[in-house]
Amino acid sequence: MAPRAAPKSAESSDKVGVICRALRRAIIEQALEPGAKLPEDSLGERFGVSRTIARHALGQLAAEGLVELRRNRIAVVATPSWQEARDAFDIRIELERLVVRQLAGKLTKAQVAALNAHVDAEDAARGGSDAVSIRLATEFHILLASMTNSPILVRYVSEVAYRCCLTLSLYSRPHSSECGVTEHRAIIAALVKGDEAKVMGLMHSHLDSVATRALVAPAPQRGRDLLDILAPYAEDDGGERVVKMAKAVRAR
Amino acid sequence: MAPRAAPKSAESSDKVGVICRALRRAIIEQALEPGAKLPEDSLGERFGVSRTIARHALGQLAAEGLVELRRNRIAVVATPSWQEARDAFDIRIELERLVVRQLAGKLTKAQVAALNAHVDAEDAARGGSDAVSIRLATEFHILLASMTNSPILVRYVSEVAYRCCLTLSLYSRPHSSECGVTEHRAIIAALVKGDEAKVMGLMHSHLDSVATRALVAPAPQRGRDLLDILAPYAEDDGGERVVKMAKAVRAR
DNA sequence: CAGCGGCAAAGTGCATGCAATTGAGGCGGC
DNA sequence: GCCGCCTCAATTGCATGCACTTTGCCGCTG
Repeated sequence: MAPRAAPKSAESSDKVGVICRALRRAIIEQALEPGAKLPEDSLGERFGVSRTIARHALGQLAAEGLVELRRNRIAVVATPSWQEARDAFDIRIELERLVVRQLAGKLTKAQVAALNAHVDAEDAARGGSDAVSIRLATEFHILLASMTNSPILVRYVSEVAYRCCLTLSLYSRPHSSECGVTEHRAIIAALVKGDEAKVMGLMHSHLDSVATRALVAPAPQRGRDLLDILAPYAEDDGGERVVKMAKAVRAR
Repeated sequence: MAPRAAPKSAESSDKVGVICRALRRAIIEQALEPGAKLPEDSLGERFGVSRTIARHALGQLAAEGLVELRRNRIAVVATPSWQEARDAFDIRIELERLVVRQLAGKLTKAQVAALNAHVDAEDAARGGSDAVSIRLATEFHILLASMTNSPILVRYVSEVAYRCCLTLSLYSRPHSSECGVTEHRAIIAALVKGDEAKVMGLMHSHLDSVATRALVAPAPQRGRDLLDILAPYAEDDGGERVVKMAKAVRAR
């Protein structure tokens, strides 16, 4: 919450950083659905800056994979394919296993308290909107990562967690509720106990269950983006062959 | 080489992309040492574009961790701390284990051929400059990652591999030569054989050996940046205590 | 009535200009 | 002689302007 001294890398220039954070949050809370348009000047107007800055922010977000930038076209909130969603979760699992491995048995009392407080907040938000509880669940993982004191790891876990958040809004059922608060508590307990293998397994199954519960199936129709639906049909020249076969049949 | 249709995410606008790629390459080949200044207008002039574009490119590179951006100051090539270097390698190990796990036994003949060709190129470059062989070794890993067809994984592996490259130039001995070409060949062989566990272990030990061979020690003096040398002494108040002890001794 | 060509609005790509901040060198005071 | 201050060149922060591209609409034609 405190105005962290120096984020050190990009988006430090604040004007850009503010927009990035706002957009990120809007995206993961699904205020901006995948495919939503993000014209530079509307953004600039909304945030009281020029297009230059809005553009820069979009660039950063695109680098994180939350936004898609196509030349001469309006930027849109990314619409990851189902496969990309699954890939993101796979990467996330490995990364977060690394996090808990580094953290097992090394948490200070203050850190444990912070984690518990966060999970309490998650519990409290149970009744509220789905978007908020998803965000809180995601932030739990980021909080965990930030305790490793490894800026790189924090960055990657954050990014991939945001991406997963984004995909959840695309492919998950209306709500999967109960986003594993009890599992979060179990992870904290295992971390305190310091059992590396146990906590790695816990994290693995936690994320894996979220992934499989959420990414229900190749999602035949849920991708609201035409491009997405068409993707499998654009396979190199496989389409060609089918077309030819169809023609042959017709000619017969 | 071909003007790839659509890199799909950021840096697609080409002018920006060209600068990014050039800078990246210059950095990993150590033409630009860590700490080297990157003023926007020199860059713009050099590449025949305006500051706006150069600035945007620097933003992207900063997001990748290759460049450090400080408000109102000239951008510089990043100077990762020793700890960050180690963290990067740890992440890289996990990510690349994932790569080979996904690839084991699934490579097409063409892919195997491409890999072999690349390793041959590495072999051929043995006599040449260190920078080139380091770059080739890095590109082998990126080539491998690109075969997973997971854009996210490719991006992360690339980024972290570049970062590792960067740290090698900071902390490794003059040259560790023999960057494990034989190990690369062994990995290919194991991939073809399809032995997941074997190839994961191989990749792990390969990267780990590179890391430990390169990151020789907390590198007492090699960090040419004053800030870096001073970093360990800025530890909270630990420094204070030492100073007090020193004073006490002197006072005696 | 379907298809096609062109026109205008919207939006991005990029350069340039001006204000603000920083770092360095010179100058005066101690 | 050394230290602090002040001024100025260098450099970034940001907004605006112009050119080009895309898109959606409208009327024309067959």
